Amino acid sequence: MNQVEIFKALANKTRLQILNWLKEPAENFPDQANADFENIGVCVGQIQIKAGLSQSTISEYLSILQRADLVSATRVGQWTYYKRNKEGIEKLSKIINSEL
Amino acid sequence: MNQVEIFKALANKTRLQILNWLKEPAENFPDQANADFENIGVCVGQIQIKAGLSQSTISEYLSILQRADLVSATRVGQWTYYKRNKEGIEKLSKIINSEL
DNA sequence: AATATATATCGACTTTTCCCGATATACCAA
DNA sequence: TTGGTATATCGGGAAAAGTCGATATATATT
Repeated sequence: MNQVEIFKALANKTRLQILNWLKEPAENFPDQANADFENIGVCVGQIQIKAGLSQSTISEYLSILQRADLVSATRVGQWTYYKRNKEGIEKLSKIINSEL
Repeated sequence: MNQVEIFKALANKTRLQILNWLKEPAENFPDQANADFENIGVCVGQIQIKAGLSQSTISEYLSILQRADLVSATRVGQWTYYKRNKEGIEKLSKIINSEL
């Protein structure tokens, strides 16, 4: 994934918020709180409700974040759970410290 | 300056390159090398030549970077010199480490 | 004052992004 | 297999960004 695509993914208020919410999923998505919730992530519907945009928009935003390696997805049954991708975010941090 | 504007400023190949060039001005702009060059920065014309886009585009790009606090400008005679803004970049680094 | 040079701003056109509703797909349950 | 729910994809209209050439402004030189 190239650097410009990463920054484009971050250049949107809602997508930044989602990433920020996923940093503390238990606090930000109390409705979905359950056992392996921290491991698996948060499902699209919960994120959509919180963001207040349409389902299609949020689905697309999540895939933009995923293509930028900022989140990862796991399908379980009819749900897709998204969570923060620590590695991708660390890589971004390194880009900023070494190239900017 | 809000976070989205910072990431928008970075969401462009040429602007990322400029920032990267300004990290090592002596290497990247040998034509302008002179005494206080490291302190004052690089003038618009040099950046424009290296980027290969029009003068107006580069002038605008530099002001986008400046509004995002990623570079700072100094006018000296008819030249405007731009340089990396260390503080702004550090602030960005902190945002990534604390909020993403 | 007239001219030259560097940069900034303006107006326009093209491409990309934002965001939606509609529809398709995948999975589940009866 | 029929219907229900979650998510993804598609098509499109509006807004923003990319980029240019033309022009304006600021400064320097003669």
